[in-house]
Amino acid sequence: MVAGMQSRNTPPTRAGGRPRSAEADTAILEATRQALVDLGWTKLTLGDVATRAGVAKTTLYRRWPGKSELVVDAVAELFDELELPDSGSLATDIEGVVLQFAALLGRPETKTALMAVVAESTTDEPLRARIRASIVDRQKRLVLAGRARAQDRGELPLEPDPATAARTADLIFDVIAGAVVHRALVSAEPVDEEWARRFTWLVLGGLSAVAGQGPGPGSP
Amino acid sequence: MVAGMQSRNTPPTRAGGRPRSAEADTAILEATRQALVDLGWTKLTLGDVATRAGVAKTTLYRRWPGKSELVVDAVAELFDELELPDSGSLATDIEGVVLQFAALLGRPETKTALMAVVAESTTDEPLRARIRASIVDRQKRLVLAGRARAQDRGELPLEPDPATAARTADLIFDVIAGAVVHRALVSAEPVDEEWARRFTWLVLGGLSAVAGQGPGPGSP
DNA sequence: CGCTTTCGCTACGGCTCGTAGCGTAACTGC
DNA sequence: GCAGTTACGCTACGAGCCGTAGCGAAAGCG
Repeated sequence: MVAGMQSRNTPPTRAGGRPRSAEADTAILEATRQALVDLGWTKLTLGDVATRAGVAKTTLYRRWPGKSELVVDAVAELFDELELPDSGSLATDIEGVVLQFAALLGRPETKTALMAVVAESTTDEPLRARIRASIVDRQKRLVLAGRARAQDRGELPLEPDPATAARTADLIFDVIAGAVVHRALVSAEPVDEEWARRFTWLVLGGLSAVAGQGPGPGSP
Repeated sequence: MVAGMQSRNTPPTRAGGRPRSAEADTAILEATRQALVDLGWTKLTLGDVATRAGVAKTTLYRRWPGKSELVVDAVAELFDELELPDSGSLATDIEGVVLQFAALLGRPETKTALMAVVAESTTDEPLRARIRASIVDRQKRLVLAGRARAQDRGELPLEPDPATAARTADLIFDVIAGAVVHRALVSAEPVDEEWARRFTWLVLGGLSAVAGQGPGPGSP
């Protein structure tokens, strides 16, 4: 289920020779995540990761240009575990994905790594492309799937113009992901069911709806 | 207009002696911002900042615990320049603040610093408190002022329960700030008037409104 | 069995960190 | 004015990490 990842790290030249150890790859990525938990982003060193993974430091540098790229690959695997639960309505679909995303951001390795690599990427264009390809763009599937389902149910109108539809999907993605990240990491307050419900209410009905009369505590 | 900042850095004991140079303080913060522009977060070193500011490295360590705290103070001043334009309607108020915020995030020093210190703060609780006090909570004034104006105009209903009202303000803040940050720094696509208009439309009217019929290109 | 590539290991120069120690400068209170 | 107190500039230092080079051995391929 988490296959097809090796495409992120292809040797520069293809030829016969000793193949790269796939066990080393998984051991390194797992060691990276564990080091993130124990040390956090800044105190994480590649030498330490190599020791934890049981490989030589030089092996790390043969496969990844540096710390940022390694961490991106290590956390990207976690994001692929997100899935859209078909809960029957657009509102509960959004709530479900928000809570899943929040749970992911609650893990210490994700928490400390995500913002750090994004910060790095503001002065490192190749890294930014790697983040988009490995994490951001892959998760837009959730927005597209949720909209398609909602349209099938008749909860959302069809958007005939594909360009406009794409812009809308990007907008929704930035709003949902951005709000959850900001709530969890900047405001550092819990993303619980209560918050998810009010947030979903805002996204669906707009500001006047949420400011006037929010959904009751037991809204279906 | 940017006064009252020295309260962020108070000497541990108050007594007679040589006072701290206020010129050094401003020179250090300005040098920090310039170093962020030239080097970005990771390559910024305190030794380099000291040289740029024309002070000794030890002076820096006497005033700030480390790089993170220094950078927080340096960029916090920039955020205080944000203001809510009284444009006559809630929609244009939001659009104005979104564009101001986006312009701030477009500056290289803000761009590279903000995410980095937030990442740091996930494993450094005192730093997180400093960010909240110096940046985040200070900017909630924009949300509170905007809501008050909208309520005066009759665009938003009054919220009698103060606890609910506070939660709503927090929600709005996370949504607006989070979406703009995500669009600007993660998706790395422009936050222009077009996007601000569509985003505002979503916040005010909800998803069905923005997916159905967005505001025309010349909506007043 | 040669060719190719990876692996583990060691070692290295270079850089940054954060602190200590010193003499000097600036300001306060007696 | 003079002693006390604090900040300042400067130098120096051990420690740690970076990223690379060089080596011999291992693991596949034709």
